[in-house]
Amino acid sequence: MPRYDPARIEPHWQAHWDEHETFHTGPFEARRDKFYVLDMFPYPSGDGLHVGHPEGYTATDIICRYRRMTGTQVLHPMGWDAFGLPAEQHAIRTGTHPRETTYQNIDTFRRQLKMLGFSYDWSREFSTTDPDYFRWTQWIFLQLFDTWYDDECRWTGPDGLERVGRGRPISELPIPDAVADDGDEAVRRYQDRHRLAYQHEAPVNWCPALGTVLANEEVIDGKSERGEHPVERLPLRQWMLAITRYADRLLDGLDLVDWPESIRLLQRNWIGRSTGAEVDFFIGEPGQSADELDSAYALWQNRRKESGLPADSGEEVLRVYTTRPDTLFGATYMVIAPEHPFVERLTTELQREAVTTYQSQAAAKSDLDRTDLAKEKTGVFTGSYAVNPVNDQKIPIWVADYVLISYGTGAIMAVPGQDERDWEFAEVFDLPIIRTVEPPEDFTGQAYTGDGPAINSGFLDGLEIDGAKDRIIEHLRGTGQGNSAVNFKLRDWLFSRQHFWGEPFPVWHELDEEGNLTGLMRAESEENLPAKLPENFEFKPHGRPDPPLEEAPDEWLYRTDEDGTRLKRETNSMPQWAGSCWYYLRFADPKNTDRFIDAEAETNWLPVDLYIGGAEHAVLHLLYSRFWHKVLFDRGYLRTPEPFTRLVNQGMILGEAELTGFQDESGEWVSAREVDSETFSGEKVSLTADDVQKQGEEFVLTEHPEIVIDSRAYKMSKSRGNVINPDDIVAEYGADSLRLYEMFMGPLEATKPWSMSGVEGVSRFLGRVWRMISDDRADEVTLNPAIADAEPDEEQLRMLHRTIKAVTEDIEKLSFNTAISRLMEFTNALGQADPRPRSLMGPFVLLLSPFAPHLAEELWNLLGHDESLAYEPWPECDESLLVTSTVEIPVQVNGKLRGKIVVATDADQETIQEAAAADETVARFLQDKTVVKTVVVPGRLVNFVVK
RNA sequence: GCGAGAGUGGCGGAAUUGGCAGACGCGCCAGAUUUAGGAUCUGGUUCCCUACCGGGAAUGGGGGUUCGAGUCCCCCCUCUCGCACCA
Repeated sequence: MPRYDPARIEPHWQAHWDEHETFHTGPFEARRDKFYVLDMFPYPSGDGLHVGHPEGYTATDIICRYRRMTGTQVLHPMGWDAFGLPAEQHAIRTGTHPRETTYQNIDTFRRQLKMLGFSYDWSREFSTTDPDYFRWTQWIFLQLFDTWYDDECRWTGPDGLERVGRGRPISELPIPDAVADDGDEAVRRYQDRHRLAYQHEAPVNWCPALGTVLANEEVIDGKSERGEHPVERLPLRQWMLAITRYADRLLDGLDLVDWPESIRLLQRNWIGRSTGAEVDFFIGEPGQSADELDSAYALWQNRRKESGLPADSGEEVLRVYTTRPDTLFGATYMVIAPEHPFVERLTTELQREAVTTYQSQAAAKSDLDRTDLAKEKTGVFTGSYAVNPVNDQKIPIWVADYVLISYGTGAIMAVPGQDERDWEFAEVFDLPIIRTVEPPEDFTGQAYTGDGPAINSGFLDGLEIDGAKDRIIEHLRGTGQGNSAVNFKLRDWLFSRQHFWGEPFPVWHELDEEGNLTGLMRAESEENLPAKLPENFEFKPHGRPDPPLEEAPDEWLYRTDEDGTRLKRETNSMPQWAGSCWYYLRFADPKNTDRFIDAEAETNWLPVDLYIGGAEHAVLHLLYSRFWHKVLFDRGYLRTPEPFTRLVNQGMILGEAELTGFQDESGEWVSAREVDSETFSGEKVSLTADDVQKQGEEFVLTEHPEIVIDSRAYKMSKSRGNVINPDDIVAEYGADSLRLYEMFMGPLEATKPWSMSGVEGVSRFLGRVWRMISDDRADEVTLNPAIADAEPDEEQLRMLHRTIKAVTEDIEKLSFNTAISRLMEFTNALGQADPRPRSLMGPFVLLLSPFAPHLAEELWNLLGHDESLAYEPWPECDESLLVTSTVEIPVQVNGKLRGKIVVATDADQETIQEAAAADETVARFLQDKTVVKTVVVPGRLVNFVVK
């Protein structure tokens, strides 16, 4: 009677685990191994869980449950990354405070996760929006604010590695005499410029119609993604974090971690380290004539020989960065970005109108438009010239938006002969092109970027690229006109948002008599943390790009300090990244009121041993976390140099595969080969497997085999209507089936389509497991009568131990799909055995338990155990039981399978060869042939090579 | 354009890392049981030829190395994901 009934079993065991605090992390024991398994911090959206969440979460849960059974102490926490824009926008629409929405959503998420039976230590749960948590987020910000990066500091960290470069307290920043002479305020401003957290005017995407500032990806073609309203770019005072100072450290750290090579490569490319040279091109005074420029240039060169290359390039030169200093003789013009500070001074009266127009056009474009490669190069001549320092040639300076202000120095030397972009530009504006690297004879392209000897390059002629680079840098350094340099694609991190629902900055701005910001700041003192958001404040869009908190009540916004200085709070808020940058630390010590994490807790639990989540965080989140971690490491608060030892990205789950046919306006079928499914304007017809058949590589209509149809799985999306809701799956099949299915679909890291009949498949398997052990025809839940204290036979025992071995190895490899198939094989082999030896059932249930914990607990109980199986020892494989006395091996003739023989496992080569030759079919193929060679691999195969 | 990953039955996917291609599941076919089943159990199921015994072909395509290649090497095609004027 009692059939497999997850709706009864699952809530029962979830309640049991809760009541018995089964998965609370016990006190740390130094003698035991530890394992910290972490899921990427979820944002509790109003939509609740989607099927992508349980994929990673089930994987980590399996590992945790398995590890506990092997005697490891496991830390497996869960919490909420709950600041963010959706709750704020919801609040603006409905008037509900974001806090309320957020905590409601968290309740939904928690309920859903508990429903799936994950073995989190819920006693460690927190949300980034909890004042107890963001207090420490703010505290860490203050550490960033208090830190400068000393490039030259050589030191040995607590990990025993020697490094160059360290974040140090700002009080230790050496102050140049010239600054010190200017007084306290100058010193403070000097320090502020060197802090890892500093302020900077940066353009934001301001959308007046929506009354909000948009992220870059929310702006398309200069219009808002939502509503297509115009977006303006305007500069706003912003907080920046100097992550670029840590670029080399972030790069080096990648060698210390066990991450997928693809992710490390992604981070390396993102950081984008390049080496080359900085070169100064003399530009003289504004409005100088050509002759004046020449004579001033000679004087300048003499001065530079004396002084060497200054750190600050000054007003009379245009400094460029290049990775190809060897091509300097081919620099026939220069280009500066439209935002370059020298545009104004370089533009001659004749060119002024054209340049200004060009600048404003460029300003209106979004970054995305500007980087559209398809378009032709644009630009304007400034009217001014610079002098090429190696050949004294005067070359024109242009303004063009293909040069980015944010990279290098915002100015380039253009070498069309060796650079495709410069070549393109030179062609459009008819600028001279000089090749400085000899292309191969058969080279037919335009710019030549490959290897070759230098030509047209004076003293560099004949040198290969690397040699020429060394030689020219030596020359530039000697003449004080340049030096080797390193550059990064990585930019400093724009760390402020003009939003309400985020962590407030614990910073005050000093005001002058008139109430204006002086630019000087005071950090909130640690004991005053957390700096909370204002209460009783209805934030509404106020129609200006500055933050909504500008309208906060005065008692929140202003304060007078002890020395009588009027202070105004920082009104920007931190971005969502902030909270997720360090949550993995807090989980090790979530209730600590004295420190963000206790040193001992860190030593005990960190680093995270296994971190699983989506690849969408491959770059930003992981880079930001690593950055914060390294700053805290430098400041002596952490002893681990990297936060996440092993990283795994789960693949995306797509919707169920769809078969689509296309019909034009007149209802005629159109072959999929002739249409673009995105833009197709006719009728898209959903088909079923019965309508189609496979023809070569494609699916075609059975009725019209000339019509190819489209067959593929799409990303789940509301608009496509192919979203699978985990709640529905649990309601129909149970949590164990959902967990098992998501693991059975395929490799964890692969993208894979959902299949409802696949869910039924694993659900049927769990039904078979249920019936293998329980009696589904009895009225009560009782053991299956076939279960007996019988001795298992040799084969059954071997089956069990083979399963133990395979499942164990597969879990270690995170190869859950194959582990499950092994469990299925066991069930297929023993599900009908009668008698069913009880001694085999227990270990099997334990093997199943990490995957389908509810069912396993229930069956374990049924097998007569009172305690949860969560801490039962993991079954061990007895290798001696795997050995068989005979083995079947294939026999090939010329590499083709011709027969199979059964021989003793320890049979020698000769015996095997004889047996193989004696096989009837094999003998037939050997007849009338000469055996040229015989390959015998004992236990594996025999191959006769004949002629 | 650059970078990374992947192409195996009708479908999802397995294959000691060079050794029986297609484990396991879905789907499909047949049978058993059942009042019935979209429940359960048993068997079959890569394709082609063959009544059977058998045989041939096959891991996106082409070439190569090897006794032996899904696996290694070279060329090409397709798909997915990143990056995208970074000088």
